[in-house]
Amino acid sequence: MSERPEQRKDAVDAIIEQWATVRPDLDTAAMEVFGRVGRLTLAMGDRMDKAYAKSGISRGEFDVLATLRRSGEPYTLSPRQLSATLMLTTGGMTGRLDKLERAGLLRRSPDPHDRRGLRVTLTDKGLGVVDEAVAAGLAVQTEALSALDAERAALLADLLRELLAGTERP
Amino acid sequence: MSERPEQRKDAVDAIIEQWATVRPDLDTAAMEVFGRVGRLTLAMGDRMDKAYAKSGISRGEFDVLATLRRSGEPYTLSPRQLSATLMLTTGGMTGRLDKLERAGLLRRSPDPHDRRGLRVTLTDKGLGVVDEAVAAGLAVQTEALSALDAERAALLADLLRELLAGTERP
DNA sequence: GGAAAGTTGCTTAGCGCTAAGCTACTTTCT
DNA sequence: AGAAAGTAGCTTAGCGCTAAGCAACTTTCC
Repeated sequence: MSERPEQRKDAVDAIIEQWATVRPDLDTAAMEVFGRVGRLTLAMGDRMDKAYAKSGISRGEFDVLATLRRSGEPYTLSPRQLSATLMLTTGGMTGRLDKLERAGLLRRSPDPHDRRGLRVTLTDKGLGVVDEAVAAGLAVQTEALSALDAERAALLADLLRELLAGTERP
Repeated sequence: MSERPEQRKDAVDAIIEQWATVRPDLDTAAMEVFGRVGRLTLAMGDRMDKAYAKSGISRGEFDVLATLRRSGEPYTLSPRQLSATLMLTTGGMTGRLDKLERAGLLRRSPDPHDRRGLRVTLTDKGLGVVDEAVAAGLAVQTEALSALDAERAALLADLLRELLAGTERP
């Protein structure tokens, strides 16, 4: 189908071939994309974990700190806003906040306007940690992406945006 | 940078803009790719779970059944082969096999040549379930991929293969 | 040939997430 | 205005995965 000269077979190609042998009736074209997307997520996840570990935090914890950092001064959000942004249940968020508060990277304080509510704020220490970690994480991603030249990388980003947009609101 | 007429902003674009505001020094180009890859994995994961749930199994359980199915007759592998293929620890595999055996989808039997070993075999019921589930899963993926025309989908698959290859052995 | 080291195999303890539950505020109806 | 229903907010119980541990076979060295 493609006139590309020679592209090395990868693990996904092997799986697709196996299916073609035992179930030749299946249309496995979509696996070519989503199989690789899944594997990329897995492989990069491992590397990101290691990058963040140098700052003493896990990936999930990084996500919390980064969300606060991105929100700008005064680096304050509610647990509800955090769990919504990270597509996490409030239960999972409670656990992460516990750990981060114990580590002194953020602080929980009551919301003055809503006696039910809480406000979560980055500490100075947390700010330092997240700034270090985000740089380390981006370095890992940038290194991995260097497998593609800039033009092909931009093309890939555009195709992914298009696919994601079509996927998120059908 | 791109001359593309108008591409709608997505969640990843928004995150990148936030970073540009608070940390304009960061090079966030790689996020354009890996941020979207991660979100795609998350979104498709949810849908695949629902597709497999119709056959009464989880995604992890599907992976086990599919690996056995793909291996061809007599649909038999060792727990070790399964955990290696699925990049899972043997502990995680024990739990999955327990559930699947209880559901009657596979059978554990002693290896006649190795008194330590075990052989895992798909039952007739398991074969039926996995054949139903793989079709349902592929339908979900194919539907999602239809956001791109065939040519762009193939291009995306090639770019991903290239990136993955460069990523997995650097 | 035997024994010790190494390899492969599988089941049990700790961590993190989802689901259920409880409290506090808000809104609406009379 | 008062009360009841609804909504938003957060901490506690069950499930699944990784890490540590124990058993059986194989290989290698003397």
